[in-house]
Amino acid sequence: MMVKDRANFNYFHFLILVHLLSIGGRNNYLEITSGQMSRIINRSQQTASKVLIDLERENLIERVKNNKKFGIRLTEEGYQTLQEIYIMLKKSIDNSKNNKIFFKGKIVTGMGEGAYYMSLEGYKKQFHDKLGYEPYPGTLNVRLEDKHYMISRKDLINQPSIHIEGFKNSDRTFGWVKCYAATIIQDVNINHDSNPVSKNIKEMDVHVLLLERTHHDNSLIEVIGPQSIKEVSNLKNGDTVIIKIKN
Amino acid sequence: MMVKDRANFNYFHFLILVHLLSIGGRNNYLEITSGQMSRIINRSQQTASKVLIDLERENLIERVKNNKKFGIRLTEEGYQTLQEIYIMLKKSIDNSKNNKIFFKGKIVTGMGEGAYYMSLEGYKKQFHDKLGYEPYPGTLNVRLEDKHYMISRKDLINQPSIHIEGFKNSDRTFGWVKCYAATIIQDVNINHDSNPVSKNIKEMDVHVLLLERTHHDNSLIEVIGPQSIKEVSNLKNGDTVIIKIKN
DNA sequence: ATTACTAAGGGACGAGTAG
DNA sequence: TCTACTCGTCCCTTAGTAA
Repeated sequence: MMVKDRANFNYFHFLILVHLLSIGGRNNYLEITSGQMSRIINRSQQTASKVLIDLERENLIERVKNNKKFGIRLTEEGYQTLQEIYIMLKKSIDNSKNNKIFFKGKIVTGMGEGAYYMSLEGYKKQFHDKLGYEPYPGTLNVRLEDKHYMISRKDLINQPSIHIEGFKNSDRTFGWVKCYAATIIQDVNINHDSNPVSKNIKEMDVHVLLLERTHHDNSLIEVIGPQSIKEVSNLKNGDTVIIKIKN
Repeated sequence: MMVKDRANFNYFHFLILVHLLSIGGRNNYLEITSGQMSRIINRSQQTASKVLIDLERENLIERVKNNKKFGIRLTEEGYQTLQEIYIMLKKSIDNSKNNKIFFKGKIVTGMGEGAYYMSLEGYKKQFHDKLGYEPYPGTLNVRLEDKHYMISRKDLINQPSIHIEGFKNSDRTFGWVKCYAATIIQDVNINHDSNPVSKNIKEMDVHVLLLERTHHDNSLIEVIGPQSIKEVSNLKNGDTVIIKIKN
């Protein structure tokens, strides 16, 4: 986001400009006093007067004195200023709607349990039907290190998911599994101010699992895919990866 | 326009909130430092730190400390705050597009010239063809009193208009006339903070004229209509009227 | 009525710095 | 490094008031 450094432009200046616009101050000189303006911004008449003087100096409004009162209207520059802010806000809000939850963590060795679970018929058929593929036998385990990723991971359970039913066989009960479509990619970037950025490395489509039996360990994420993620993406233990939930 | 009085919410708070949103701070905790924030608002790290503390206190952002750094994201309230401002701005801007130029003035006696000009064949036919009616012979003259209406009246020439050509007969030359579709209505309102408001009085569709020969007198507006405006609207000399240009 | 100047007080901003 | 405290300075807000 680029913000022009406007000398003498604070929240009151902004509010007064918006107010003038909303009551028709783009095409007409409005008869509105500093006293009325002061009520809009909840400050004294003197402060409102000062704001109006500032806005006039910055060429954001024009004023025409008539007797003791002023007629006031926005200048083209004043209108453009509001439009810029509007566009900036609109972009941010629109952008936020496409914005997905992501996690950063290191690949660690699993307990080998993953392979066992993936191979159980009770899960295998459901995975095949609901994910569209039979998972490679074995989960990729990613350990989160920053506390805020663990909080986000705890929030996962509230996100829309593909639900795999639990089942029992003669020996024991197997819990439900929630699957979240996601992409995984190696983290090779220096953080420039914000989002994860990738460099020539291919994202791989995967699913993040939330297992009934382990969903309280918020620092671990288990990931499955149609093929071995480590092999396809050439990843090894200790590598840092970024997992983006697709929603 | 209604503006919630937010204690501790100034332009910097607004800018930082927008920035967080634009880089994905709605769904994820972002690793962003007070130093980076200070560059966004062009203030010191200390001031940015203060702004973040304020935003957290006001429950507009959440922060999770991890070692020395924070992960930061917007709260639902923070997001709603930006959305409110966005909607307010959008309404103002949309509104301004429907906003028409208007004039307030008093009805005065014309020189009787109007009737003469209206009756000239060279104009009459063009009025009929371009306005769709033959004007009542005689113009209504409205005298502007506030200086800012005179400035707006001077701007009229830049607005889109219906152009009536001048002509000459054996005696002399008659100049062009620009016509602007407008409505006229008696001004009976106490100014409540803004726009002209009407009370049970019917607007009448008319045209404002700008005559080549008199367009330098910015305090006088000449109005024509299919019937006598004074009679139809029951107006007399000295009454204050509002003339809204329709564009 | 207005607008806006002056003076005074308080709050905001930033340098220095601790943790 | 990071955040955020203290404190000095300066700016902003407002009461009083002139025009």
